Amino acid sequence: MSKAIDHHPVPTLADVARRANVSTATVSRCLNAPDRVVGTTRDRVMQAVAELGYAPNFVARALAAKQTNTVGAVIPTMENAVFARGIQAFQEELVRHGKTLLIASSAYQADLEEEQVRALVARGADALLLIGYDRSPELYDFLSKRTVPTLVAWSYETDRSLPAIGFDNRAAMAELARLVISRGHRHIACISAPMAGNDRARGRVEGIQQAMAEAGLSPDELTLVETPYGIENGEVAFRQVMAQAPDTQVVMCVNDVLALGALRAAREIGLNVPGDISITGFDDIDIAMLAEPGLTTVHVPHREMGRRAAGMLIAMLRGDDRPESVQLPTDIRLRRSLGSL
Amino acid sequence: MSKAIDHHPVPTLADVARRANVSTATVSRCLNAPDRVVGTTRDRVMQAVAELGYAPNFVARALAAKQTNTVGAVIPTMENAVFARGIQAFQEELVRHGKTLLIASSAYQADLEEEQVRALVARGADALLLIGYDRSPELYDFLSKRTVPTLVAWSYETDRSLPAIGFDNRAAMAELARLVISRGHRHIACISAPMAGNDRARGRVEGIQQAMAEAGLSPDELTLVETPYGIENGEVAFRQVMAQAPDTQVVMCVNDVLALGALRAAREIGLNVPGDISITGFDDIDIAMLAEPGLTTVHVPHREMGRRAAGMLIAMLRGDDRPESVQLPTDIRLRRSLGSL
DNA sequence: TGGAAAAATGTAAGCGGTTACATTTTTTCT
DNA sequence: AGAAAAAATGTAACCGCTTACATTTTTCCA
Repeated sequence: MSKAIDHHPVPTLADVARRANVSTATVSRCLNAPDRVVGTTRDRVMQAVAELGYAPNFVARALAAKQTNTVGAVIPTMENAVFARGIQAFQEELVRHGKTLLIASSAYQADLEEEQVRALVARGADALLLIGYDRSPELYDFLSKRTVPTLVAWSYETDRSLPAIGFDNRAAMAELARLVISRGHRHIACISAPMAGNDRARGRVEGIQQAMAEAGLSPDELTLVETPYGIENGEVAFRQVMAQAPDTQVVMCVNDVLALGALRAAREIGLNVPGDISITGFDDIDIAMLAEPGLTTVHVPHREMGRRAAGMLIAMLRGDDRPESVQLPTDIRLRRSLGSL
Repeated sequence: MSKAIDHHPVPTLADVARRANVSTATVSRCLNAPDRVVGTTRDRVMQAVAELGYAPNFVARALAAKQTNTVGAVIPTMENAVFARGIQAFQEELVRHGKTLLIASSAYQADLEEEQVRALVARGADALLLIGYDRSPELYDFLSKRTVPTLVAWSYETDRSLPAIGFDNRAAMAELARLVISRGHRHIACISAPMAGNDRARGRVEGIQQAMAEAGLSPDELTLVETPYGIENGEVAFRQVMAQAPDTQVVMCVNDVLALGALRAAREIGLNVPGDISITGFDDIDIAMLAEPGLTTVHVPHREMGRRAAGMLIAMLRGDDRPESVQLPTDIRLRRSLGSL
């Protein structure tokens, strides 16, 4: 490993060409379009490649070909199992198609997200996966100027200009709220993630309000507490809800993590779920089923979404300019945390 | 957006230079070493940059500078909250230092991991974060030939050539096993992830055996079932354990997810935890505390590990060739799932 | 004030590939 | 067998930036 003896200059295309006695163009062809080279030559080149242990320099290739075979994704956080799962599936599918995934996380901050998007584009991401629709017009402008194919996931709304794969957050939550109401609950509270810049959270809250309106309840009566993502935050928010509206009968949370926090807080306070109060979530992460009591929630096919998102993006990369948006079905998982009155 | 009118060629360094009436070298300096350029010139250049909306092409920069400011990480899977958390913290810290993180996952497959490592290196990763020590000598050779600074995380063993940040899986599990034994348990079973190529799982199992030996129990008496990662797999494994050794008093799982599966299976079978049987985990993921009963487990500071791993890697990038490995402390979280006999 | 040293800027050669176009070799067909 | 078409290969420009080195400008001081 001494520097002086270190004769391990990483072999380049030119080295291979020299060794195989062909031009660099031919080597390049062997690697990228083997059928454009006659068998005997190809064998010679491939042998040289093997002997030298040559591996193409990705960066140089990207610069020359103006194509990186890289897809970028900006997600709020990896710590949310929901994104972790979806992205995992997304990545697996991309790899199957020879694409590499670049992941960045925005920590739920709009400005950071914008920065990350620009960074990914600068790094040559051929396409982008973004979560939800909410972002500045400038960013959308930037994306269309650079003509980077972009897909939105985890949201689905008609009349949006960007193609998307996701579900109707509003409708899904409205359905759950209808079930809640049908079970006799009238005093409803909601623990939401911050809604600014988060159309998913907003949609879910609106879904509750919509169901309330349908049932003749005034949406204004909804006790609403916003809090950042996190179990602990869910706990705090639950206490806040109970302080604010002690007669609350059900707390609907916009995601399972907040709901789990609420569940924990309820237990600590000494409230029985679902005897004294009901709690619901959204996402159906693994633990929703394991919690005690089991958490009633909205099941979302995260893995499928990730997998299909990859397929759509690859289609877009192949020139399918504006693919059909895909709406995935969600369904309610009724478990013990939601009782009847 | 029509192709014909599309006069949005992405501006390049040369465009900026032309507009600011300087050479490309000066523009480059303005961007990378502003103090090497006099104020008036710099202002002119920066204005041109702003007017053109110029953003450096990362790929070209990387090729020319032979440096990508990118760190690669290969993790078994994002779906494991443990890695998701650690990597999230890792990334946050890298971003603070202007580095970008490239994540790939290997799905716990050695060959895929090797492939991903090579891919990351080809993409110009300046440094690498790898999980655990187990991998082929060829891969280690490759890494040292390419002189890519590499850090191992989630494991810590003395006498290893690669620097690491992690904890002593064996010792941590041995400590838990001692506690288990001290509470009267003698018929011990273990549900492990596949140990081949996974020094963490292996170390944990060995830890149990070590504690058994210390207590005068024969390590051979340990009922051992190996299964891939996943809650469902944990369930199946638990049933298998009970079929194989019906008098089992405690099932020690090498991670919380398997333990959660075991917990679920126990409930389904109608076994009371900890009345009829005890269960322990490892990692202390969020849900460990939320499960019913709370899961006794080994707490690991995943976020801190991620954050500090970033710091170490950055130090290595700055030339600190072989930094001191860091051993992080773990501690036992005793919860209801572990009873006494 | 003139000349050396220091600072600012410019020139141009890469970085390691891809690919349009030119050239050479092989195949095909009359 | 010989010309035209097709296939294989080579030549060299280019991708957008960095940087060693050269040149010009400014600063400093006797």
